[in-house]
Amino acid sequence: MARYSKIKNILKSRNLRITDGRVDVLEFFFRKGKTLSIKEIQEELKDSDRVTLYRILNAFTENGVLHKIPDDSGQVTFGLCHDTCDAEDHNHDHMHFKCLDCGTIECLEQQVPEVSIPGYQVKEANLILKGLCKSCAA
Amino acid sequence: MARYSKIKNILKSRNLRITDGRVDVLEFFFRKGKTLSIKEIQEELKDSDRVTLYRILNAFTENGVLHKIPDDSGQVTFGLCHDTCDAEDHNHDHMHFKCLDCGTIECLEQQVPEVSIPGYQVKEANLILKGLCKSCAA
DNA sequence: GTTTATGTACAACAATGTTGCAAAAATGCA
DNA sequence: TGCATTTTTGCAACATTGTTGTACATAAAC
Ligand SMILES: [Mn+2]
Ligand SMILES: [Mn+2]
Ligand SMILES: [Zn+2]
Ligand SMILES: [Zn+2]
Repeated sequence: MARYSKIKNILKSRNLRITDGRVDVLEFFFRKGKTLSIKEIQEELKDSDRVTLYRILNAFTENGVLHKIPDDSGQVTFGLCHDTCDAEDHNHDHMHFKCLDCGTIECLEQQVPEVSIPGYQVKEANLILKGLCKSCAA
Repeated sequence: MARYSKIKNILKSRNLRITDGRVDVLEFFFRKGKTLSIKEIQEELKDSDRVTLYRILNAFTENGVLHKIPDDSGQVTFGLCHDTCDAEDHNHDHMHFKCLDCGTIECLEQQVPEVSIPGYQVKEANLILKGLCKSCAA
């Protein structure tokens, strides 16, 4: 499927209107094929309004288009959600990897191992690995 | 050991000078016995300078007194490090739990399970669980 | 094409974090 | 204790990041 059609479908399936800004943001995610920080998106889409960009990213996060990736740097990073995510049910059960050399944050295919803590009710688990990514370790 | 002596020892062992502000921050951590956000610390130490507080927290983080806990909320949270941490070697290999009800973030005793990813060099792993904490689940 | 719900642009604000620097305090030593 | 040295603080100013209100523009539905 052509990329633009794919993007339109994603937006439609989440009941989000197809607007230039939203298409541009999603197109950038597909083109780069990696997680992106707000700063990177802003640098790419220089002439778009900052407030609008925040609202787009919030809408995407609330509706299962993107997911936020926790990171102690404070810099928020976003990754594309799986097709199965929607407003009610995000599935962020995969691991993330942050490269200490190039700074890239990747979504990994591997699932986070199940953990149970006596007395606690675990609903979600985020595992962030740090080290050297495939390219930087080679 | 008295709390103030303990605090002095921590600072001395990290080659940090013993100042009122630093003692107050550490005393607050020991008194609460839990992780604290910058906001909580600011609210407790109302008349301390904001810049100084940031510098204290940075010094503590760099020298193995506190560790930052990743969280997709963007709110930075700090927890006390183990005695064994120093500037060269932080050990943050325990899991964290964020309660979706009361918002508290706890350091858990449990270690993060070892993970290896082919081609990657994993140096550090952070696992953040979300759900209901012991008090809120009961 | 007209209507209506939704999204955008702009301005203004709020919160969060950083830098430079002079004054103050902590440490080490005579 | 008194003094020199080094580190830390307090303040002002700035930078970055994120939010809110609102009039206008646009997408979707009819
Ligand atoms: Mn991901
Ligand atoms: Mn911890
Ligand atoms: Zn890398
Ligand atoms: Zn709780």
